[in-house]
Amino acid sequence: MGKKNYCPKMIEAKWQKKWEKDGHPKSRGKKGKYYILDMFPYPSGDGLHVGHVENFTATDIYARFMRFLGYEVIHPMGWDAFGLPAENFAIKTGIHPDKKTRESIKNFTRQIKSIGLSYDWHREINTSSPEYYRFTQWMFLFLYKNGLAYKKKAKVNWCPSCQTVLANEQVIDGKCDRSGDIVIQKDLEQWFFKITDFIENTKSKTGKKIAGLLSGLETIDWPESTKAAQRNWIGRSEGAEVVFCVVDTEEEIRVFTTRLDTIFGCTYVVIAPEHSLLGTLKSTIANYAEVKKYLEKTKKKTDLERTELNKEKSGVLLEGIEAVNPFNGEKVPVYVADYVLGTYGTAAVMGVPAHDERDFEFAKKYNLPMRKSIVPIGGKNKEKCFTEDGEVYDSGEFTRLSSAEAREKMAAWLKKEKLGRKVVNYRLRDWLISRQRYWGAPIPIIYCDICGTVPVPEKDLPVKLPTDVDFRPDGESPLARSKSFHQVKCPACGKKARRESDTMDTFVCSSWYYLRYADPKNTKQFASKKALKRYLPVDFYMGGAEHTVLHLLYARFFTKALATYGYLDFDEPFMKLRHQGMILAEDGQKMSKSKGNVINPDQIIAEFGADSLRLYEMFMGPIDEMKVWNTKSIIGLRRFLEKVWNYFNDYIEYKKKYSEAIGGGEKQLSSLQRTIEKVTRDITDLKFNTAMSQLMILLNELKGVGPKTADEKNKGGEIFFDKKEDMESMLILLSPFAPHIAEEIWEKLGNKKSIFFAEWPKCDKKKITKEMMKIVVQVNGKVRAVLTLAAETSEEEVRQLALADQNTRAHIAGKTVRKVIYVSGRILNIVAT
RNA sequence: GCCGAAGUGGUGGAAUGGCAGACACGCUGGACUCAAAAUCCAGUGAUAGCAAUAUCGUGUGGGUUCAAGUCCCACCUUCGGCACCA
Repeated sequence: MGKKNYCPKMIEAKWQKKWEKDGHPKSRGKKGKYYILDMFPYPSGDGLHVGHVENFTATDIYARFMRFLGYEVIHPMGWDAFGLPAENFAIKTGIHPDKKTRESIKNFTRQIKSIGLSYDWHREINTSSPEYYRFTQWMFLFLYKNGLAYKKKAKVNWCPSCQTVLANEQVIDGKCDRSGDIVIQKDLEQWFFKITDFIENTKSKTGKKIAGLLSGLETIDWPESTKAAQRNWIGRSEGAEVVFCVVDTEEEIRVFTTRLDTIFGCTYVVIAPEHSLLGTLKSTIANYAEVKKYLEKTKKKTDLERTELNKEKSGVLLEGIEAVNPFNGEKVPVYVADYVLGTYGTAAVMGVPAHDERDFEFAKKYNLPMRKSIVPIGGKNKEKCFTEDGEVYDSGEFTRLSSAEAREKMAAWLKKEKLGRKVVNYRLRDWLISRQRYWGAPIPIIYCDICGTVPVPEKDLPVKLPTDVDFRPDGESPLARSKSFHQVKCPACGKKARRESDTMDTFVCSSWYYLRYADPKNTKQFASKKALKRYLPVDFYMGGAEHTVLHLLYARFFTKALATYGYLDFDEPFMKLRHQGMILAEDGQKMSKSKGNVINPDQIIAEFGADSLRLYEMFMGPIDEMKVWNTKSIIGLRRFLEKVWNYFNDYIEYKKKYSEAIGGGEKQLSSLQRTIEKVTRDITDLKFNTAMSQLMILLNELKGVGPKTADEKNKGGEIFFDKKEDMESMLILLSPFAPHIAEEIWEKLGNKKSIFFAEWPKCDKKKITKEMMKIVVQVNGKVRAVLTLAAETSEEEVRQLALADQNTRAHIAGKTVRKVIYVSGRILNIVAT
């Protein structure tokens, strides 16, 4: 017969053109809004990655599905366009980052459109455009005016190769997460955002509760691993601060401990090299020369060297200094040692070698005494160093209390004596956002000799990036070298002043972009209240797991800060979050340009078609699990689409010849209903791989089985449904996965409007026929027979038939039947001994 | 060390405590073809057997249960996050 072969190239081009012209079909939104967001990509010069395709296809299927169900779906796309790669490229080639970025965006857009994704292109944003970064600067001013952005001199992470400071979150194992260079510490004056203000619950200015970064995690549907990583990163730890007075001085050492119950075992105190006491007690320390040498040695170490594990601890005794344990009045020696961090807690700890591994090591090296103050409950302390909770031992009035009780009672005692208190410490530091680089949003601040730090008035925003800049980094922001940019008049007094020349961390831009999509063309506000109320928060967010602490934590901080001042009426931005699993190259390694194992989606589309690529990536496995790419396997999905194509073409041909119904029997109708049920449930649960399987199973059942249709001889025969609507239901189920082929067949079936205006089929349970039931007969849990019986067969009959089965009888022979378990319609287990 | 996730054929992966391996790739055999590709049909966990069938089999060792990939306990391995954080 004269049917045309499936030609994705033509079909896909045709529909993409139509969607481009008319926009994607959208539902009327009877059921309200649903905001589905992808983590917006950095438009790199390398183009789209198969990981992007995985992420975007998954949300596209979900978006199309939700539209079918009648939701107004917000599904935007945009560009996280500031950042180092474009700037480094510019340094190498002289091509301006703006030009390069525009080219990359163009390429990304082309690629995204070539896979048939149904984005709301009218909402497109670009963080490097002045229209966008104007509001990034507004965000900075908002934080600044409310005391949430501040400048301070601090020890900061400096990447010598990127020539800029980095946030703590951008330092991985002591190395820069971009260049991999070892990060060094520098004392610099830099801008910080006060993220630490939002760790615990707070109240908005109108008294509304704002869930903290910690407790807010309980209210959102995120992967447990991501929540755990955020909790880890915040690093909340409950303990106590204890005052150790320094003998013969007015000074005191406050130590932080989570194990106050072990304090009677304290035999010394250690302070960090950064501790202020080393300055104030300089003259009291008898061996200051030696101490000074130690401090200089430590200062030279990078953080990486200093925190290297299993390294022998070192320290110096502060001669002439003694501290008093407030609980027993004992005088203990004081050491300075670099295993105590200057940036955590009070920069001082008490040494309890009997109950802490690190103290144990240190004490062994410097011959310090050990004193036991905790014993295991119901056992003897055999280990040299017992670090678990137990029962307090030899500790005055606290002896015999459990560790937990002792911590409470001891803290109460400290409070009463004014010698300390309960304290909570966090690992999370404020977010350092200054960058000494060009390709970012300028910080809208002006420094005036008379007025000091002056925020740029809102009416003067955006502070535009100058274009006449030499962007080679040299430790100072390239913006400082642009006189037109740098030298300005003070907005307060009009005298000569200078502009802040640093730019903001690109993560600032991406911390609020999801709000901008609600109202992307607004020139007065980052988004109108009305639009925010209508579209936010994001209902479903999807993106890579590499953003668990950086972007996702910062975005939550922004939301909470804005909510505090009444700009938002929700305190968590992303209600439901999922990560797509990483796709490894065929060799099982991470895809990378240097290894030459990167798969280019363009090539796959050219060879197999976009629908095949979409299907393949969804069929690979569970969306959130790591998967290995295998180009060979794509053919299976392409074959499936060819079968779909041929099947519907045969149907169309058949309808031309014969008007009477020939169609499928009850069995096929029943399969269709089950498929509707399964596919609907699987898309809801984001189980796209099994939804695809079910569609394949249905097609396999319709092809190659049953009575032959009139003209098909050499084939196994194909079964069509009597009703056109059943044929169409099948196609609708497939359409979110493979939109191009679905539209094309839909049109061939004689429909004038897009398939995406159709109704999602409903499972008609009445049409699911009770087929013959299959009863598995087991003897002692092992399958011995399978009985096919009418659905209404009674339990008694099933029993009798099972016991009559030959193979069953052979296995019971010589044994006594003790018990028979019957699970209705499923299984019958005979227990015989 | 702490926190989190996961270990199933040759491969990717399916399995509300109830037939382990759905679906797909690959492979083997057959049909079609001068031939090949494509397509179609059949088979495909291991071992034994012509077969019916039997035994073993979901990282390891125990346990609960009529019945465990699934639940409980202990361990091993891999991946991800944190880590001299007191």
